[in-house]
Amino acid sequence: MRLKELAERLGLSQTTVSRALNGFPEVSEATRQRVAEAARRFNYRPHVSARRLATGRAGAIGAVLQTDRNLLLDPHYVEFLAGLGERLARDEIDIVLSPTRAEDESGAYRRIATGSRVDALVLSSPLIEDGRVATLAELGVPFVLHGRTISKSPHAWLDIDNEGAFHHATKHLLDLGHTRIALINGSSRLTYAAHRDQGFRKALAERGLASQPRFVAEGAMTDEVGYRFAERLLGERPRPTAFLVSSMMMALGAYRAIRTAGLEVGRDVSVIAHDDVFPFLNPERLAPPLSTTRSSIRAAGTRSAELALELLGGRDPASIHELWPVELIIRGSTGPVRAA
Amino acid sequence: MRLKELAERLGLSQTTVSRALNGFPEVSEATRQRVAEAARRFNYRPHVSARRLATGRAGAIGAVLQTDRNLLLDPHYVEFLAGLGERLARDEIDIVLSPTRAEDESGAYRRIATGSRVDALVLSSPLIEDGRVATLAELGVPFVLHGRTISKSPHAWLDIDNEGAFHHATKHLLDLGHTRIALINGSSRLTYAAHRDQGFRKALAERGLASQPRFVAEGAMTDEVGYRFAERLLGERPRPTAFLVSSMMMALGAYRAIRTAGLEVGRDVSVIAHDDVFPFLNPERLAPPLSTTRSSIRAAGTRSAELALELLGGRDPASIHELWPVELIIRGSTGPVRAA
DNA sequence: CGGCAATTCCAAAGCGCTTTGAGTTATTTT
DNA sequence: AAAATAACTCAAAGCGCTTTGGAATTGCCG
Repeated sequence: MRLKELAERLGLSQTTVSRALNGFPEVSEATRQRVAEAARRFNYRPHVSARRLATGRAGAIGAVLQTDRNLLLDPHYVEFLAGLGERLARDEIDIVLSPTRAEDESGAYRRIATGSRVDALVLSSPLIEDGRVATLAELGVPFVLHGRTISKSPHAWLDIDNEGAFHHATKHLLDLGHTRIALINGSSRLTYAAHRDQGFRKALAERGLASQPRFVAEGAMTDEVGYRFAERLLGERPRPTAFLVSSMMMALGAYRAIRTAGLEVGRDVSVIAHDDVFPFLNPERLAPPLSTTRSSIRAAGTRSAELALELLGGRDPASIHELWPVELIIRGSTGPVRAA
Repeated sequence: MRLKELAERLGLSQTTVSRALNGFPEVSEATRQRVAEAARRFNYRPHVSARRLATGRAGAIGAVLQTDRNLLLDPHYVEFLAGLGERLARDEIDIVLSPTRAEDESGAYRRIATGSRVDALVLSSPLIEDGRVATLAELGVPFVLHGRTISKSPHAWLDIDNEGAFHHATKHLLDLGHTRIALINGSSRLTYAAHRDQGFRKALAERGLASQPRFVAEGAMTDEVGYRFAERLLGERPRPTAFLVSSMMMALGAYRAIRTAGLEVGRDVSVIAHDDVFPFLNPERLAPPLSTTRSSIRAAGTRSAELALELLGGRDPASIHELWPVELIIRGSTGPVRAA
């Protein structure tokens, strides 16, 4: 069923039908109803390519998937995509995914950008200085960055206050009397990890404490790595009395390592982790319930989609800077320090 | 730079330029060279929507991402997508990703299928009886199923011989004298897990052994779950002397659990796991090196892309049934049974 | 050198939609 | 009642490409 045929059946012109369907004011409410009803009955759906050609919009937003980075990081990215997709689906906008090897990354961006395959891009997990931003700015492709990076090019970004979150969490641990706090972090090349590190150090510095290099570990945000780091850290003497952990996955590993070491979470070792709010991983349900800094990464995806749409609506990228506060939720995994 | 302008600069008609670029035989080699060179110089890229409208092809293949299933399964899926993308990129075909909640799944397929947003779909991880196949067959959308399912509708599929793989692996363990073999599997609702289970049971039955329910565990294919299952299984008395594991992730957990129990992998407990060949997870590098049944899931993605393209070329879906053999690679994690 | 096939190129007709610019009819205003 | 305004509707022109059906040119043979 095509627009033309639909119009014929209704005894209307294509113009009118198109306008009725797209909510233009020139069409009477009665006509609009009739058209909508007929469209439904004949199961009419506009041909996307035709629409895209006519409007000059691709009706799609691009996302690049690095296939040779450590894919175990993925749950975070996939959750972000889920949020993105939820919002975009409402406007019938597709996500075009481009799996790419890192070495060909800028080529991939170039390929996507030209040929107007997508109207905008969404980038995630930026490095501290991320070349992608300059590349895209230069190509003139609208994009939203989820996270922050150092770049001369003005651009739209959305980030959570990672520094504030870990600053706050560290302060809380200090208030409980902990002084030997270990940080289990993501790779420090990534901005969010660097920010968390900064928040952590800042809080320590405010109490006149220096962070000890041997109490800081960084790596892939997986259960296994969390286990290994925690195991190693618990082997230090004196050992840390609290862990600040960058992801729930790592925290699961840390919990296990603590138990394996014959210690009790929340009593012998306090733990605070960052919770990206995975639907299948509830900090409340751990034993003991895990204290977290919380911010839904899915919500960030949704908002990124919205911002991308605003960008397409003409909003100035330089006006889009959102920094989301992160809440600290204290549960059973944190407690006052005890004499070792 | 548009085709028209390019043609003008070259002093040729649009037709000729288009044909030269698309490799039609009617154009002389000299002209083709000239055109190609000019296209490169002016950085010409055809407008995809225009091409899609003209050819009637969407130039995209759809993939549905279930956002509320256990996303920790994702590394497998992402790796598959990577393979898919690698192949499709060569033909400038996009992957359109539709994140969807399970409850709305058939709606999602319907949405994608109509409006010709994609030319074909690729499905993964089918259930034993998967309704998606019937839905898509009914909608008339070409698709390739990665895995197998029970369905009356003839359809294209590509699968690895999971049953054969685990049959073979089990036989190998039996040959080494193991009789108490435990299976750590994925969810039995999924076909591949069911097939592995069948291969396992069949091999046992051939030696007159029955599989013991308490020696079979199934769940999400993560490190953590692998650890928990192995831990539990090692607590049984008499305990199993060998593990057959459905994924490398789970095997990592199992290794840890075995060590934690004070046992040695390959001597006290043999382990064979299925290896999907992740670039960042090499069974050779484990200690001891892990015996595996191996089949690259990325290669399966690549081949699925190829089959999807053939489908678009007019190949009969019913003629596409590929069952890939799986090799068993013996390394240090398997050894003869020892007196407990 | 005429005739035929092969080679090379072209103008123009879509593909299915949106959108412009104008026309038609109904409703107010003076 | 004429004029002005509002409310609808329409035909047609793109959007940028592919592809059809010829036309023009070249090469080869008798």
